Amino acid sequence: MKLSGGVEWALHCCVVLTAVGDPVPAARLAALHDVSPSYLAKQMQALSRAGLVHSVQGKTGGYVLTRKPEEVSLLDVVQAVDGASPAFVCTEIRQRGPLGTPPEQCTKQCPIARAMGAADAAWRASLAAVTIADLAASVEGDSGPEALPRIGAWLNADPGDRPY
Amino acid sequence: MKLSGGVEWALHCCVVLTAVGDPVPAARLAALHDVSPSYLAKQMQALSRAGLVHSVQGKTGGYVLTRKPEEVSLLDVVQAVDGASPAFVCTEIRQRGPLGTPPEQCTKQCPIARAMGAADAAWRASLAAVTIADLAASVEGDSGPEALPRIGAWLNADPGDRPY
DNA sequence: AGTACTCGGATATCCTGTGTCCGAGTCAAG
DNA sequence: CTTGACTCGGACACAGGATATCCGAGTACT
Repeated sequence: MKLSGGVEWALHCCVVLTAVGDPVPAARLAALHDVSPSYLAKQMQALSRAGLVHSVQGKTGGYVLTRKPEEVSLLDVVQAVDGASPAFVCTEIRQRGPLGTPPEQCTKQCPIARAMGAADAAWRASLAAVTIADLAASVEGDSGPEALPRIGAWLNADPGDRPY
Repeated sequence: MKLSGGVEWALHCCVVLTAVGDPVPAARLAALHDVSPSYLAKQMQALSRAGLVHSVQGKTGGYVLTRKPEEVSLLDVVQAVDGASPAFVCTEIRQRGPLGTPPEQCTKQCPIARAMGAADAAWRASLAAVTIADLAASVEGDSGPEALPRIGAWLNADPGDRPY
């Protein structure tokens, strides 16, 4: 039971992207978080494939959120990066072995799969209830209202006069 | 986001162990489910280390449930096999980079970690609400009241007169 | 038109499961 | 009491996927 590490990066990127208007290159996002640019690029590609962010190429290219922050759930991001397949996969071992249940009796999935599926649904529901906008609002409450805009300004700063 | 495959095996073993009185060797459980005996042994060792099953050695040895089925939750089994560490681990990347939040301001964990933690808690709560006894009852409802006792009898059958 | 910067996918590397094996210990039988 | 055989337990290879990286295709600015 382990979640891909890139999920954290992708979530942070989505939050900071709420504070910008112009596209932000993956390399700049990597510089902000001090992580490997190549690997973060991979995560952004996943977000792009899922349609969560729009990618624009060229000299002033980068990534922008496609939808409004209130319309992107945490679950969307997690599934885009980590995949949508459920954590538990039933192998139907009840049908195997000498006393295996005959297939015609297996109309519904076994109780174990049902319970695990319910837990998975609860997890997904909890993630679906939170949006990127909620996260941004929480950051505002934790670090003050000027924190996020400051990061946004830094991300969109002209390459000519960057302090770093 | 992937759950160890051995979790399914361990759960099925716990359920069938509710139907027996004498210890059952790992090899016999493997034969029942038609899976690798060596690997299933590994899972049973994990259950033993967690104190969920009691292991007895010697010629008539094997595994028995330590507690009553109503007192063993699904979460106990999952954590025993797959580990108790949460799926999401916060790397505190908000403290890194040029605009990193100073450590003295990080009194509470970041909003992302909170949301992921809440989802993890929901998942665990859902698993903790189901016991092995509940699963056994569901099997009874699905496959009839005689299914589980039949398996129990097969598991405890004397090695001399085993049909298989 | 040239140029420099961007994304995108194809490519190595490492690490956590996955699967297997043999030895220490123990109980039952003779 | 001796013998024997069967059990668990931990130590040992193997593999697949996540991690990390690089270079080519395309595009907007100069």
